[in-house]
Amino acid sequence: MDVPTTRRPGVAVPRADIPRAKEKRTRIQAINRGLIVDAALEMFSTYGFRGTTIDQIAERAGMSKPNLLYYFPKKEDIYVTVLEETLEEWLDPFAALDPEGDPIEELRKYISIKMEMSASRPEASRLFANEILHGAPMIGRFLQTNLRNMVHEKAAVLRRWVSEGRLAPIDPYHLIFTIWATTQHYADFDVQIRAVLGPQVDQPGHREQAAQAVLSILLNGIRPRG
Amino acid sequence: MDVPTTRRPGVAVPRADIPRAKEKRTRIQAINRGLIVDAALEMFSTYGFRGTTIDQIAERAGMSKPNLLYYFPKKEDIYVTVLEETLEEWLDPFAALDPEGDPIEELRKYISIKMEMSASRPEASRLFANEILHGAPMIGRFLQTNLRNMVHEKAAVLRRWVSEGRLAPIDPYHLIFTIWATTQHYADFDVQIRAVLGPQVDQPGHREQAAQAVLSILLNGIRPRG
DNA sequence: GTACATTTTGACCATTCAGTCAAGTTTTTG
DNA sequence: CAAAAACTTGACTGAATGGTCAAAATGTAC
Repeated sequence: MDVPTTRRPGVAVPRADIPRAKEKRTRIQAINRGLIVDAALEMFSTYGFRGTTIDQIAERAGMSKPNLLYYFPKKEDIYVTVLEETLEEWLDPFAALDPEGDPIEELRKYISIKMEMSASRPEASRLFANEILHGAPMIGRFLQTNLRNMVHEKAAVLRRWVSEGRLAPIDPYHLIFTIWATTQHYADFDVQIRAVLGPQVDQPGHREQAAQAVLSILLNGIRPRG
Repeated sequence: MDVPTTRRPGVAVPRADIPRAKEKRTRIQAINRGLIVDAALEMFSTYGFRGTTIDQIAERAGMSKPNLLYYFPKKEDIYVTVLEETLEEWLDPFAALDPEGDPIEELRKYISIKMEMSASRPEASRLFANEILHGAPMIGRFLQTNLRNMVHEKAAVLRRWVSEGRLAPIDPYHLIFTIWATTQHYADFDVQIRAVLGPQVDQPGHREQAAQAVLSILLNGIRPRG
């Protein structure tokens, strides 16, 4: 006996296939994907992948769970999309390091921008930190290819600057790691910083003060000068 | 009708109550709690609280789930215990910063020890990072009291050193954050560092090289020195 | 405006997983 | 060595949650 179904085999059922690429997007698709991705970034960055439920994202995005699943068939799909869209933005300033610029000035600009980003979009940093912390199951490949190449490229520039005597003799890779560590710490460990410093972190000048302190340490070091 | 049970109400059933404090522990209790905590640290630090199942911990600890639940009635109990035991160890070197020592030498020692810890016990760092990243739901109170006080205390020392001209004029809090950020980055973002640097991170001299680079940057800064 | 494609949803299913329980086994104690 | 205490476990349960589905509602193109 056949399974009772209205579907006849061989007859193609018209089924809305959500386009993966950015082209061919309906107006509604563009809107709803946006809502979902925004909601998902918020949730994933706060509770992690496992700690976030589809229902939560759907509610925050203002739609039903099946409706959300219509746009992103798997929970993982949302996560990967959010991660991809965030990564690019996050690495932009790094790519913008100008090999022809003044070393100290370029690094000062880079550190400043990263501090600014940590303050204005901490979710992006946290999402990324969480993924790495858990072994980068989704973006491992990206790290080993794109990021790796980009870092090698920039490290070469830094090394040249060092050899030209325009930078202190520092291993370029560890310099990059140190900058990342320091700047992103202000987003990732915000709760801890808040616990220590109290409400003053919301005061107007605090962001600038933090950026200034970090710049001072990284550029000039801890030793007394003058 | 009564529910068929052999338990008679009012009759106290002898039930083994696991002592929460460290005293009064059976030999078996000491062993098994140790096995559980070790296994849990491993799992929680890798997969987070939500990403870890009791079964996984039990299997890694070599016992059945109900048996594990006999020692730690709730999943949260294991997590909190691991966190507490780890936190103390993790903050030890910070507490050991000697107000009477030489500033640069003290900081050099502190940074070196933290780098060493990140390399030898990355799980501890990751467990902690994960907890903070998710808003410190369990140790929020600890951060706002113990940690806060400790940081204030050490910040006062740093500030004195600055006023004595034995340290560059830096905000002491941000100096502390910068040191934490940089050193713990090597544990928390190990996967990323590995992706960029490749297998050389397992080479003998790598740890020392990393520590040297971080010390150089933090102590002397990026600017070229005469 | 009508036919077709797209979007939306309530009801449902299967799995995973924290936690329970009662009955057993082992260890300790007097 | 016998009784009590401590320890261990297989078999469950209930709630949470990722994902399905068929049908209804809405939007779009001609």
